[in-house]
Amino acid sequence: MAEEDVPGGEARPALSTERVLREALRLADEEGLGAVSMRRLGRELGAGAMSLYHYFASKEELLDAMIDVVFEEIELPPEETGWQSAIRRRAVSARQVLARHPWANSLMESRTTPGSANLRHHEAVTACLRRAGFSVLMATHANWLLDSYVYGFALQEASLPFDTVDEFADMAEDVYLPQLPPDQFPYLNESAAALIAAGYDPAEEFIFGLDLILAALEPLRASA
Amino acid sequence: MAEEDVPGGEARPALSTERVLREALRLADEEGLGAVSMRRLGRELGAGAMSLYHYFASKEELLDAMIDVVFEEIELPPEETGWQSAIRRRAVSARQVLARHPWANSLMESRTTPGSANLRHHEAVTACLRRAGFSVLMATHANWLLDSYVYGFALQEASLPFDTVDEFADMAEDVYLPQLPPDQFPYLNESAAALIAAGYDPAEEFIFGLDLILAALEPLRASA
DNA sequence: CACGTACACCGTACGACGTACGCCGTACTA
DNA sequence: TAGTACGGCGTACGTCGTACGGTGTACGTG
Repeated sequence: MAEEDVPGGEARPALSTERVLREALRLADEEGLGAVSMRRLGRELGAGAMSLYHYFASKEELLDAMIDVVFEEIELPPEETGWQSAIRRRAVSARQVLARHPWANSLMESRTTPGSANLRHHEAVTACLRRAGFSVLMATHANWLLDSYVYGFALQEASLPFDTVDEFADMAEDVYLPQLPPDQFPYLNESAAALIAAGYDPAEEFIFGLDLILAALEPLRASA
Repeated sequence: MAEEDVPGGEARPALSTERVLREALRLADEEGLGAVSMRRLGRELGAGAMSLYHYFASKEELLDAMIDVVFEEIELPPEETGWQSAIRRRAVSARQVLARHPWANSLMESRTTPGSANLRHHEAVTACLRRAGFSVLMATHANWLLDSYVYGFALQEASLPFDTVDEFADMAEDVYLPQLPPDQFPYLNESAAALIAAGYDPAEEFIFGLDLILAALEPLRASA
């Protein structure tokens, strides 16, 4: 039943791979991955659940497509700058994107075949490193190291129950500290108290490790 | 209906928190997290699904308990060695454990409240770092960095579709290389070919990044 | 001994889920 | 006008977590 242009009708736009994908992303972002069910997705699009199977052979395939869209949002390393700032930009962008789509973290584990956007990124990063003088092996090491850090950071960040510094300060004082009695966790207690007092902001944490890694990689270039 | 000691009976041992938990871990390890359903778990224990709710208030609670068992398996940093080798041992152990229980990666994201084993680890690592001369802030940085690397590495490792070097060599040549045409992915193609030729083993990858991070942290100790 | 209570366990039912299967209008081609 | 392809959907099956209300056994108390 095609959607005819009935003058008084609701004129729901026709389904399409694009539209299904966009709606799935919106749902995941706003209500979490759990809200993305075929029935719900269909309802949201004014269609039946089974209609979606004309555009994606299975839910798995839909999830793969969603992941690849996320990777497309990540900035490629710019070519005109030095290798460190290029890689830094990409890493910072990746973290931002993964923080915006926390559900993507949990999906990455189960996807075995990398999507095309993922491949493009690996190619661009490898190109950047190789041109900077890293050997094939060293570039591979750097890739693993950088990606591990970015994904791991995003994973930890996603499990934090707060979004802003103020929320963190509140939670830390009211929830975390009481869970850390000084006799049982002297060091954690000390750390928590000191960090709260100093106005610690976990959002700035990412750049520390990233720059440490970049600096440590620098002397490993052949042309350094 | 308690399990009486009927001589000819099947004499199924009584349920217990411990037994339920063990069985859930076995199922997750052997058949993946998807196999862990209350019905299946009950059947596996010779009981009904609802019986499990006497030991865990919900499936969420069971999953939390499973995660904490995984963290218990991780070696604490030994106290008698230098900070680097102590932290290295813990990191290597963590990676091994997470590789043994790949399902744990995907769970960590959604758990907001850390389990007791998790807390014990953070305390021990922080203690090790503080005693080595790191400031509170620096120890926090190091904690984030190290954990990000370990979790991120485990996450990437879990999505690799092979387990041994030989499997990798086979897959790389038959599956990966064909996906990387030289005109589209010149650098990735070069890397893949070179790594295969050199007998690259991804299992050794972990220690490279770990030692790089440890070495880069060394000069940040106050008493260095 | 009888009786009440607590505990461990379970059967059934409800509303979700992914998706196999087959049907039905519409639109276009011959 | 008949045939065919396509987009879309209704129904049904087997799964899931779990709320609710049982039922039997064990044990403390009279």
